[in-house]
Amino acid sequence: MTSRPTAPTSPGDEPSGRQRLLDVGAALLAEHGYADTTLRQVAREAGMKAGSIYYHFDSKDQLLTEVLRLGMTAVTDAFDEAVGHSRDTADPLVRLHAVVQAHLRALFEFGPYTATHVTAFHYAPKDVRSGVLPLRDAYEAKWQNLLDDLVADGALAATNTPRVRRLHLLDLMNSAIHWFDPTGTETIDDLANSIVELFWVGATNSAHSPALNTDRNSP
Amino acid sequence: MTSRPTAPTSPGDEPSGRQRLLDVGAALLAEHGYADTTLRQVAREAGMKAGSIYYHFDSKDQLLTEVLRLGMTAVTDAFDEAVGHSRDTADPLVRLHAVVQAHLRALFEFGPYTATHVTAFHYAPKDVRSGVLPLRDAYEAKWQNLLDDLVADGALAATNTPRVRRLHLLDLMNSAIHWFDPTGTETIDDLANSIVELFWVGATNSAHSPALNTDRNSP
DNA sequence: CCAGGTACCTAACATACGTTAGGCAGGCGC
DNA sequence: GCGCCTGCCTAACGTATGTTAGGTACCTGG
Repeated sequence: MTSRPTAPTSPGDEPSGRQRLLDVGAALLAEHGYADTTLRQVAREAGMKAGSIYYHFDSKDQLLTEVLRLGMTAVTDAFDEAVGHSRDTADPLVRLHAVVQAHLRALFEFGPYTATHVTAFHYAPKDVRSGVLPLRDAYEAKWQNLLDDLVADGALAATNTPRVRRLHLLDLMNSAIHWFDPTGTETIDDLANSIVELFWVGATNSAHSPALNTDRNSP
Repeated sequence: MTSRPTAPTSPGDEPSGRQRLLDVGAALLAEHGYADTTLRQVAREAGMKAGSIYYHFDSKDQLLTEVLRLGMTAVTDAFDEAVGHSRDTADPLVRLHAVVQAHLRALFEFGPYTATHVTAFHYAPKDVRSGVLPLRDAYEAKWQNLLDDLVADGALAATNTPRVRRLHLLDLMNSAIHWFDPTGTETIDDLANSIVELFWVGATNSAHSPALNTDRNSP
């Protein structure tokens, strides 16, 4: 058998064994990296023994590949939903802010699934990486298209290195996983504001920073 | 014995055994992370056997702690030198550019030593991290002071989250290690330009981006 | 010429890892 | 009531790791 699908736990009943393994695997993968995430520790924190993992997954690689997949699909869904909801918003700054916020929410609030992509992807075995790469590439392409559209609309300046600009923006968002604490005094919305403002007008005094409208329900 | 200092190899003669271990350790640490950097592989690529490492270092932790220390002191020295050289430059943008460039040069050109801080520091054992943390904190403080000075000079807008702004700038520089190839068509100077421009004026069309003067020898 | 330090090597140790084979209890269909 | 599938456990396998003890060749100072 190759895998063993289980419906994501409905709210109310406790997570199945497979789901617990994924949750614990995501947490450990994000916190300790690939090599230091051992099946014995995953099993222990999920309330079972190491050998039992092989009833649900073929291997460590397959379990953690699934974790990375879920993390990528989650942030992709969040992206799509934010784009859809803000599609008819005139102000391009507000649109960008909505999508940045969606990305950050997935990164910090969807368990540790999406966070594993920032912290553990690079050092995962090649087989694992190549199993998730298409999803990652597709997601990065979405961001590239979004930025290209902003250039086409005249909101962003044209650049001859659009890829570099996209990577800079993604780096700004993803790197925050190493230092931002969503339970602290600054909210995810504050973080989104600081990133969008920096990306939009920079940090200089000369450009007057526009008030970033946080309330996405305003007319 | 606790360590076994050796003078850094003078150009011309071949590196000592200890130096080779540090070089190889830095390369493997930057490329594969802490857990996947094994002493046997370090030894093999340095042309000796695993047990022999213990003539030069007390443990794996001590070897890799030393690698991280060297990486941090290298980028700190580069920072200080750039600040010193550009101290009497009037234009704050040019000063910032010089320091950003120095940081990126250390990151991409001083072997893989400095790069280990971006890729491997977070997942190193706590003892290793705490052994290098003072150096890291001191370096980050230098950046904070530099940005604070730019605010005091009126070049940067004031912010009530100066720490966040500093982290954003450092993230922009450090994250490039994951995708920038200094041997490609874009140079390190191009990368410095793109980062400084984004940090300075953002990516919008409204602010006209000033020509970043790359030639630091201009009057 | 020879004592001692330098710079390695060999061989093994305890431990931890991913993985596998086989077993066992409980629930469900027939 | 019996068979079967689900979901887990036990015990072990081979392999790899950090580390250590003891040895060996070479160079240098006296």
